[in-house]
Amino acid sequence: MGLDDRKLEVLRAIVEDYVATQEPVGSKALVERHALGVSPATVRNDMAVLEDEGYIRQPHTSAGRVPTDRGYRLFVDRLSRVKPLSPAERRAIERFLVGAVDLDDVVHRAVRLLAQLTRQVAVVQYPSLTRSAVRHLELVPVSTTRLLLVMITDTGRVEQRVVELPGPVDPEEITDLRRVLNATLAGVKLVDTPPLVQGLVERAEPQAKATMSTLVSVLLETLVERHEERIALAGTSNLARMGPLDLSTGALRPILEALEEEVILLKLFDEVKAGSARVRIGDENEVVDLRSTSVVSTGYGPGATVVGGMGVVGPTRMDYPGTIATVRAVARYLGEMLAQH
Amino acid sequence: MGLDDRKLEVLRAIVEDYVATQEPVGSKALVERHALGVSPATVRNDMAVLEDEGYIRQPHTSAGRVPTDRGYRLFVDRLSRVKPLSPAERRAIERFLVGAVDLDDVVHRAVRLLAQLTRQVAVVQYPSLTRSAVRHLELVPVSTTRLLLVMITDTGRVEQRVVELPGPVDPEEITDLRRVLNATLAGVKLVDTPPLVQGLVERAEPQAKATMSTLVSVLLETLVERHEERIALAGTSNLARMGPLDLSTGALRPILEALEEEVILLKLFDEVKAGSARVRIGDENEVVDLRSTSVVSTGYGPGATVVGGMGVVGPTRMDYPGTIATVRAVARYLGEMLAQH
DNA sequence: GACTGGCACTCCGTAGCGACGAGTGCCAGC
DNA sequence: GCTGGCACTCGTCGCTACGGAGTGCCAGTC
Repeated sequence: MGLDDRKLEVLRAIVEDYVATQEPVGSKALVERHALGVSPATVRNDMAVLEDEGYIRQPHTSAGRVPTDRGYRLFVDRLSRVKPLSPAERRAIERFLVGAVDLDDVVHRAVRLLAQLTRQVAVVQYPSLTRSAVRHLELVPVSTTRLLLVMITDTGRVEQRVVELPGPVDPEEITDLRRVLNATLAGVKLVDTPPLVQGLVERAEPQAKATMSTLVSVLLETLVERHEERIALAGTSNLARMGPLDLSTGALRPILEALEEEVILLKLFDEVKAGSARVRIGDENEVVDLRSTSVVSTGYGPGATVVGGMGVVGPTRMDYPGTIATVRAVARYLGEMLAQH
Repeated sequence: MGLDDRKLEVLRAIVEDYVATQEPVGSKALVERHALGVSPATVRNDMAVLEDEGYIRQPHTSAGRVPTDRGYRLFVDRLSRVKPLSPAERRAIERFLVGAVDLDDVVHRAVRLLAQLTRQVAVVQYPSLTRSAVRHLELVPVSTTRLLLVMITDTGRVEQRVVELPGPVDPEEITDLRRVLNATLAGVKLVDTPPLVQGLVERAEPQAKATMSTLVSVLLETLVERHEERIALAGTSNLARMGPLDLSTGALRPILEALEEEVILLKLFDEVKAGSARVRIGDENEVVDLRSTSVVSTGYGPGATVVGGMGVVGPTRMDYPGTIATVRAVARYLGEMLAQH
């Protein structure tokens, strides 16, 4: 593993040039564009070593070199520093997120912004409800045996669900139920509701027990568990930019398919942290269909808490420092928006 | 315009073969696959006429013929009868839509189903609110000067919006406002609300006038006007199926871009009717970026009323009879689902 | 008059070939 | 340890040849 400084410098130059030009880079072009202070021959020797170690490869004998997934990994871990955002980008972020009218709007603006700035496919998970608290529960009769259960959270999210009741209930009962539910749950974080909710059923009036039980199970199953499933997506048209190379082989289809599966997308955000971006390069991806891409993801939320994930999906040949910076910046602004809300 | 029956039959054969094989179809192959009862030479003469009339064209001299937009149009209008759905498709539709838990779920299932059955890009507009009625309005205080306004409609849709009030209001005032709003608007169709709502401000207590006025304007602007904007999309990966032909030219990008613009998608559903499908072939599309595609759209709703549009976007070379049948069938089932709801 | 068989023609797609150039690996020399 | 030089590889491009599919047209037949 004897990679001295110059060899690392060569690797960095290769990655940067390849990302910029999308073409295999040769030793001569390298010394011309980067002040390496050595001759092409020397660079060739270094490249041979880098290739032995698996950081770069030749698409064909006697073509230039291209970074491997491993090479990108080394580049990301050790050779790149975070690229500060341009003032224009900063302004774009501020302008885009200001003026959002509700949660949906905020999330949509954020994905579009991210897609536009990175010129890649952007994915934003809706804020998870587990960390938010119940602000209000509303029961609206739809028919004698059906109720609309509406939950409003302190993050501004509204969830609703029609509940089929075991038997008819009259308006006073509903008023009662509403009062009890709100008294017990208002202000409580969703993660903390399950134990409280059990008690509700036990303490309910005998004749209301069945109804309450139904309500409670719906509350748990649907509202609390289904919450993290929503995803916003933007910039799929940027996939067409991935390069006619991969495009003609029909490699696009599986990627588009994966992007349509919310379940798959949610996997991208397993264990994301706020503040730092995680980079999954090519084969490192757990999602098989995305093995030909790289995913840069991070968590966002008010302060340091994470209420959701966001990120971008793009070619392994991407501008990692720039993308990482943008993803983190948008996540930070989004977090701030939520904190204000 | 002397197109006798056989020439029409030839056109139909060309369309069907081209749709099936995606390759220009020649006179010889045509007589082999279709019992036209004449020789290739005769078919060639017919094809020459069809080409003169602009229904088919040759990609290159001495290649087979390909239908033009005009040819597809004639085919759709006069040469195809509705293809009955296969029992498998019927079953798929029933199975998919049953078991939906709420409006979001219904719409999502419908769009995915449509994409799957037609193997194309499916688009479903959320039910418009103009024809539905207010079931309940709820006001939830978020802070002293902020209210969450929630509207529940009889189609099961819930719309919410945070309202910034001109000044602080206390809980009793809110209760009052809620009562007045519901007394006036519950059961009223959204299209009929504007006149009623004006009266609300005038009749409000002097000190509540400003608050009521704010609420009312938000109600009108946001809830009533923004309602038709939502769109569900599925099957974009099917675009990759459009054929490497158009794909390599980079024609995919504008299409993907158009599909990301909700405003554009909504244009597809201008003036759709329930029951009959509308077909826009190639250049007939108003949306310029979709001029290389065909759009089959229809309206849906409970009974014969239209509360939203749905359709598919695919290559001009598509199975029109099958697609039309599927779009109509899914629309009908979706309408039924809404009627039950 | 309508259809058919035959024929020459066009032109796409593919394969083979050679020149060119980019890039490499290696080696001798500094 | 670096460099210049050199032979070699191999992909790309342009050219040519050619087979095949398909056409348009014409003369002949029913």
